[in-house]
Amino acid sequence: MVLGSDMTEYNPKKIEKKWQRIWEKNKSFESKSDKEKKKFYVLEMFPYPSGNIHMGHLRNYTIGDVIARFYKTNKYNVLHPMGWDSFGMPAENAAIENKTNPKLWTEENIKNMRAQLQSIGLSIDWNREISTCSKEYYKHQQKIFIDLYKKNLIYKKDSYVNWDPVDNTVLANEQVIDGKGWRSGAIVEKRKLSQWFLKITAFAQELLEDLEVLHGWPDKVKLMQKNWIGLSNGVEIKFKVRDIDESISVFTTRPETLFGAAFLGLSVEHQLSDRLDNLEEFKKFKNRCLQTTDRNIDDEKIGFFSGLFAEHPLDENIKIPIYFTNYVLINYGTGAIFGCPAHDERDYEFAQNIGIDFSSVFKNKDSLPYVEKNENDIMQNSEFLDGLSLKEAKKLVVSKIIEQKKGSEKKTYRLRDWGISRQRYWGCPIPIIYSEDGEISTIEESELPVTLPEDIDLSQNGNPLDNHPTWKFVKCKKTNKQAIRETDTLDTFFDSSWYFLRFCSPQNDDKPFDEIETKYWMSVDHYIGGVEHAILHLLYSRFFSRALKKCGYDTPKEPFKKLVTQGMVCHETFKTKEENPKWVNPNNVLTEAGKFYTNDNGKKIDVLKGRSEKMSKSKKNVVDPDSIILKYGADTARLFMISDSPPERDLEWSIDGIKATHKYLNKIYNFLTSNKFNFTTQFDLNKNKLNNDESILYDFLNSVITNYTDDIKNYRFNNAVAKIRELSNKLVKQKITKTLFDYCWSIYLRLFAIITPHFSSELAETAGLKNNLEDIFWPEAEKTSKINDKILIILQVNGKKRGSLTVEKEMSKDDILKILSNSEKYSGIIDNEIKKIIYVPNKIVNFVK
RNA sequence: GCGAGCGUGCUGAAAUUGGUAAACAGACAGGACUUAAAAUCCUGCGGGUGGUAACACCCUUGUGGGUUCAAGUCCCACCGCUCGCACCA
Repeated sequence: MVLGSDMTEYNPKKIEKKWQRIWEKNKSFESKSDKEKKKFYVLEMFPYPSGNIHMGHLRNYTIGDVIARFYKTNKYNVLHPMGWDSFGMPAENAAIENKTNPKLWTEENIKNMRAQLQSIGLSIDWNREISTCSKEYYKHQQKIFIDLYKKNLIYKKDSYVNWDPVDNTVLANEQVIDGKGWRSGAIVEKRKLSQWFLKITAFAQELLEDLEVLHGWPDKVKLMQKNWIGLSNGVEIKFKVRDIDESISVFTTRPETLFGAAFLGLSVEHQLSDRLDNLEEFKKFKNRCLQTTDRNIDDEKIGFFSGLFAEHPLDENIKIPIYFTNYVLINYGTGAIFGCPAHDERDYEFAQNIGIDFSSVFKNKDSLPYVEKNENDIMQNSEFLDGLSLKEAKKLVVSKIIEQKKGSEKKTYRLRDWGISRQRYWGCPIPIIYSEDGEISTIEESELPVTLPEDIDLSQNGNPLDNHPTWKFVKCKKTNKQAIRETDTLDTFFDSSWYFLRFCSPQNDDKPFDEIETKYWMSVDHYIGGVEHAILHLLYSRFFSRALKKCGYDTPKEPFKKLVTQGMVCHETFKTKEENPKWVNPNNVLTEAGKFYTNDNGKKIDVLKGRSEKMSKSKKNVVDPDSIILKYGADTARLFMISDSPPERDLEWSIDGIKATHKYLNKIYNFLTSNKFNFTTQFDLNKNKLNNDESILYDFLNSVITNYTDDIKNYRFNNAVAKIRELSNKLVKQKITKTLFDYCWSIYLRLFAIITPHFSSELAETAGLKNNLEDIFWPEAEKTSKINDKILIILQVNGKKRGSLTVEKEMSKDDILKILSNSEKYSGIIDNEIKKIIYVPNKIVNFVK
C-alpha cells in the first residue's frame, strides 16, 4: 500500500512502550481506598513463577484486564493487583537440577515474568505486588497458623501418607504414578506419619449450605464443590463385640436392611486392627492392603477374619463375624461397615469371595444383589420388621436404635480434613517447637517470622530442614528447655487461601491485613482463573474466610462474589507415524497435497494430524506469548485472546487468527491516521440535519454502545468484538458529515480502549485528545435516539418465512393487514383460507392456514 | 458405575423471554492492482431444484419422536464427545 502523506505506520512496539511508560508515570492504576467511591475488586488467580508466562496466563490476565479497565472507566474505584504464588516444589527441583538456590531461582523468574506481564499493558497496581515466599508475607501467615492453632482449627494426627523410600519424602497423590515415585521410580509405600491438619470438616455444613448464596458462581463449580463435600444423611449404629469390652460404630444410609447384615467390614487402618498387629499373617495382609496406593475399584475384594463376632444391635442372639477388608475406607464414616450382601454390590462381591451366606430382606426380590430403593418394597427375614414397607421399616428401626441407645441419626461428609504438612524445604515454616519433654508450643508472636535457612543442602535425601546441622535446635523461651523446631513446611494451598486479603493492605507490617482496608475492598467482585481450581483452592479459600472470622478477624464469609472460570488454550498436534509416535511441533510441519510431513535433517518424515489439545510442553504444541507480543504487539495478542471464543470455553490458538487480528488493527490505524478526525466526547449537531443513512448510522452507533456494554459486563467478549467490528466496517465504508465522523470514531476508541488500550490511546492522542482515554467516562447510549422509527416485520405462513415488511414502530395489526392487502407482492397471502393470524408487535405476523 | 455439560457451514462461532438460523471472523476460491509476488481492495462462500438473468421455491442446527401458530432453543428416547468424582457404605 502506498502511504499517504499524513499517514504514520502502525508500530505497536513503539506505541505500547510509550503508553506503558505514561501509565506508570501517571500512576494511572494505583488504587487508594476512598470511602466515598464505589469500589470494584478484580482479581485473577496469581501465577506460579515458573519462569515464563504461557498462553493461559495471557488469556487469563487479558480477560481480567478488560473487566478492570471497564469498571475503571465506569468510575469505580478499582483494585487490580498482582502477586506470586512462589513457594512450591518446582523451585526445589529446579534448584537441585541447576545447583542453585530456590530463592534465587524464584526471584529470577519473578523478575522475568513481571516484565512479561508488564508488556501486555495490564492495568495493574504494581505497588501492591506480593510474593508468598517473602518473609514479609509468610510472617503473617505464621501468625494466622498460630491463631488457627489456638482456636483448635489446626491439629496433629497420625495419618498414612505416600512415602517414597528412596527420596525419603512424602509425595502428593499426583506425584505417585502407577504406584511409583515420579522422580525416584521407587514403589511408594503407605507410611504412618504425624501430620498437621486443618479442620475444614468443622465447616462442612456451612460450606455446603452457603453455596446457595454464591449467585455469581457457575453452577458447574458449585455442583463440584457440593459433590466434593458429599453430604449423606444416615444413622451411626454401635455393634457390641462379643467377649471383649469393645464396640464398633458403623455408618449406614440404609438402616432398614439391618437384618440383612451378614458381617462387619473394617478397614485395616481401623483402630481395632492393633489387636492383631503381632500376628504375622495379619501383618502381611495389612501391608498388602496398604501397599495398593490408589485403591482401585478393580482390586479384588479380600478379607481377613478377626476371630471376633459382633452382636446384632436389635437381637443379641444374632452373631455377626468381623472381617478386615481392603475395600472399606478409613477416611469415610467410621472406617467400618455392616455388610449387607443382598443389597449392596460391593458387599455382595466380598461375600461371594469369602463364602458368606446371606438372604434378601425384601419380598420377591431374589435376584441379588438388589440395590434399588423402592419405598413400597415389603420387608422379610427381618423379625419385627416383616410385612412393613421399606419406608415404615426404616422409621421403626431408627427409632428403636435411638430408643435403645444403640446409635443415632448422623450426617456424614465425604470431605476430609486438609493435611498441610510437607516434608519439603521451599515452603512456609510452621511456627511450632517441641520441647524435650514432648510439649508442643507455638513461637512467640514477637519472634516471627521463623525464617528459612539459606545455607541448605538439597543434594541429600529427605527433608533439608531436618538435615540442616543447626536450624532446628532452639531453646524454648518460656521454659528455657531444649527444643526442636517443626521441620515440616506448609502446603502451598495455605499460601493462596488468604492472599486476596493481603492485597488490600500489602505493606502492613503489624497484621496480616488491615481490617479497615479489607472492610472496604472485600469481597473480590470478580475472580477469574482456570476451572482446575474449582475445588481445592476455592474451597480452601472459602474455609479460610470462615476460620479467620472465628479467630476474630473481620472478614466476609464468602471471599469471591463472582467467579469466572476460563477454558484452556488449545493448539493442533502432530505425531510421527512410528510405532512409538513422537510429538512434532506444528511449526515444523509442512503440507503437500493434503499430506503432512516434517523435515528431519533433510529427510521427509510423514506425520499425522491429531486433535487440538491443551498447549503443553510434552505435546510440543506450545506457542510462547512473548514472541507473539514482540512480533505483533500486545494489543493484537489481547484482541485475539478474546475475539473468537467465549471465556469459559476452550480457545483454539491460530496464527492465522493472530495475523488477521493484526491486519485489522493495522487497517484501522492507517485509516484513522490518513483520514484526520478530531476527538470529541460531545455530539453537537442537530440530529435533524442528518440524512437518512446518517441517522440510521447514528441509531446503530447507539445500539452498539448499549450492546457492547452489556456484552462486556456479561463476559461475552466475542460478541462485543463483533459489534465493534461491525461499527468500524460501516464507518470505513460510509461517507458521512465530519461532525458525525468525529463523534463515531471517538466512541469507537473509547469502547475499544479496554481491549486495545495502547492502540486506542495513541489514536485518540493523534486526534487531539489531551487527557488520558482511561479517565474519560464510559459512553452512554442515547435512549431516545431512535430517529428512525421504522421496524422490520417478518411475514410467515404456517410459521415459515414468506417475506418481510418495513413499517412504523408499534403499528397495529389492522394497519399492517391493510398495507399487506394493498401490496402487490403480498396481497396473495391474504385469502379465504386463513384460519388464524398471530401478531407479535414489532416482530412477526404469522398466517395460519 | 455416578454426576454434569455439549453436539449449528470447511473452521472459530452468533442467534434477548420459543419469533428472519449462520451475525462477526478465519480458511478457501475468483477478480482488480503488479513484470511477478507480498500487501491492499472487491466479489463469492450450508445444500438442492428451476431460470440466460434479476429471482423463485424446497431442504438444513447429531438421530428419531413430541408439544406449539412457530423449535437450534422446551419435553422424551437414542447416538457421539468432553469434563468432574469414583469401593463414599
